[in-house]
This record gives sequence, structure tokens and C-alpha cells, in this order.
Amino acid sequence: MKEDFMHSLGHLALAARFKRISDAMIHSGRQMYKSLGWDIEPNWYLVFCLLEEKGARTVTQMADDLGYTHPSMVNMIKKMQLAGYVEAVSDEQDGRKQWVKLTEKSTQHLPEFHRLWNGGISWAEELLPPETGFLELLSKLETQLKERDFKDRTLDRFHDEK
Amino acid sequence: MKEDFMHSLGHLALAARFKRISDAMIHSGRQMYKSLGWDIEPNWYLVFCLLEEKGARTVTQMADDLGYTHPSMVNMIKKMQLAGYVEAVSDEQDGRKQWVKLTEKSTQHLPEFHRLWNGGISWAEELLPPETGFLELLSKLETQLKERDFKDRTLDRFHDEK
DNA sequence: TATATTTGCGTAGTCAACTACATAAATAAT
DNA sequence: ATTATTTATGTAGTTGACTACGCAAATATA
Repeated sequence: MKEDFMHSLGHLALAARFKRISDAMIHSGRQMYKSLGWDIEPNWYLVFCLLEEKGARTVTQMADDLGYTHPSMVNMIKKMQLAGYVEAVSDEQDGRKQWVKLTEKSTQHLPEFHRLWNGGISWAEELLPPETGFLELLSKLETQLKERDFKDRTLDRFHDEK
Repeated sequence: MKEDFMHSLGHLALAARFKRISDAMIHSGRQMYKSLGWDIEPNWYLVFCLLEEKGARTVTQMADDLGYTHPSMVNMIKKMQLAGYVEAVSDEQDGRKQWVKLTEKSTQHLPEFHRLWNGGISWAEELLPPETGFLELLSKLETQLKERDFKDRTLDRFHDEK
């Protein structure tokens, strides 16, 4: 087993390790869908689950729900629409709004999709069970960063110790 | 406090949350350097620390040390070289190898850089102290994903439950 | 010794997030 | 009623990771 230099950096390398892990999982997820011959992409599950729970939703609402910027949402939805998984319907009162909703194709495939996703969930749950408190620590981190971002928190300490 | 839809997805949204956090920290880090008027970028600290510890290193070695692909390393080093923080010296025996090492500019600025990084570290250590086992859980996750990737682990479970 | 393979580095093109800007509809203000 | 602001969506360009490919030097094999 080779030692990992990033690990030796401890808390310093936190962001880089998060990125490395998420990149690896997302890339692996893409390969997974490809190997199954499914025409969906990593992260689309966020939209699928969101629309399953909340029904029709506008682009801006979805961006807000998921914590993405709206241009990211637009790109994602555009692709899902092209693949036939969602459709957009203009609001009758408000000409700006586009209500995005799942199509027939989605409702057909979602049970199978969920079976796959459950495979991933069960692995993650075994590795990081509730008693480890991992997800709560992640939430704490996210909450703190939302309240006052990494830059400001770091600069505070930097200037204090001057 | 608004509830976060991703949190409601539990272990399903793990990769997306890792990505969201790292993106936020990296972006915030970039703003931080800009606000200080420093001409360095997020993630360069990995190279700085690596070269401080190991001295001169080739591109391929560094990619291996840090777990990046070599083209990523090439891009990073190219920029650091342009900014004057590293220099590349050709190996005398082996004409392919480029030994990358820190410049005078680096040794001048690194003490100040470390003071800043320590600010970030102290925040992260307070939030995720050793007794939470957070870094160990992260390492466990990385180790498992390296042994057998996310796709294969998920597909195993998917096919087993058929 | 000639040829094939491996190794180190580099380039080109892809991808999903971002910021900044643009546009058009709805709403508020004068 | 006109004008200004806000809101919803869309477009363009940047970023840092990736894969795939190319090339030249070193090494192994025939």
C-alpha cells in the first residue's frame, strides 16, 4: 500500500481530497451508465428525485433547491430534455416561467434507476453508517461555509495572528 | 434556515455534496488570493508542500504523488512556472525528464503562504477534530474506491438483487 | 544491430461547474 | 402612463479536472 501525500497534509488538503473523490465517483458513474447502455448522466438523479418529490418545478426553483447556479441547471435540463426525460411547459400567466416536469419515459425507467442507485446507497451506508456521524459532519461543514465562506474564515485567522 | 434537498437524499447525494463543497472552497480560495493580491491559485499549495518536502521532482512523479493525471500536472506546473514559483531543469542523463523545483521567489514567499494556510487548517481542525474520525473515514472511502471503483461496487449490488 | 516496447512529457479536445452579461416579462415607483 | 427595477431564463467565455493521442528518448528483445 503506497502512502498518499495528500493524506500527510491532514486538514490542509481537505478541499483537494473532496474534489478528487467526487471527480472519481462522477467519472465512475458515467462509465457505469455507459456500460449499462443507459442514456443518463451522473447528477441527473438529483433532478429525477427532486421532480419525483415536488412535481413540476421551474429552472430557478430547481437551481435554488439543489444549490446550483441557474446556468448550470439550464445546461442540465437542456440535456435531459434532449434525452426525453423531462419536458418544459410555459406558464400561462407568467410568460417567463418554464415548468419542467418528468416525461412518460422517466416514469417508465425510474423504478429501474432507483434499483441501481440503491446499490450505491447500500455501499455508502455500510462504509459510513449513521453512528459515524459522517453526514452530520458534512452538513456542519456545509452550514458553516454557507454562513461565512472559506476565504473570510481563513483571512480572519490570518489577520488575527499578525 | 432553509432545508437542503440534497441532505434529504442521504447517502445518495454523497458525490454531489463532495463536489459542491470542494467547488465552493476552491472558488473561495481563488477570491482569497485575489483579495490579498497574491499571484497564486488554489491547489498550488499541493505542489509547494510536495516540493518543500521532497525537493526536485519530475512531472510524472508529482502526478503520481498527488493522484492527478500527468496532463493536469503539466498545466499546473506551466502556470506556476509562468508565475515564477517553479523552474524546470532537464535531466543530464535522461533527456525526457524535467526536474521541477522551487525558485527563490517561492522560498521567499512560502513562510507567509504557510501562515495563511494555517488559518484554514485551524478552522478545519476545530470543525473536524481528530476524535470525529472524519479524515479517517475519508481515507477509508478513498481506499475502497481505489481498490474497486464506485461503478463496480454499485453494479455488483445491482446485479445481485435482480 | 535493428526493432519493439516502455516511459516522460506535451497537446487537443471534452465536461460540468462557474461568472458576467443579455433579454424579455412582470412588477413597482414616479 | 411611463419609467425603473426585479425576476426568469438564456448565452458566452473561463476554469481545472479528465481521456485520447502524439512524439521522442530510453530500454528491452529479436
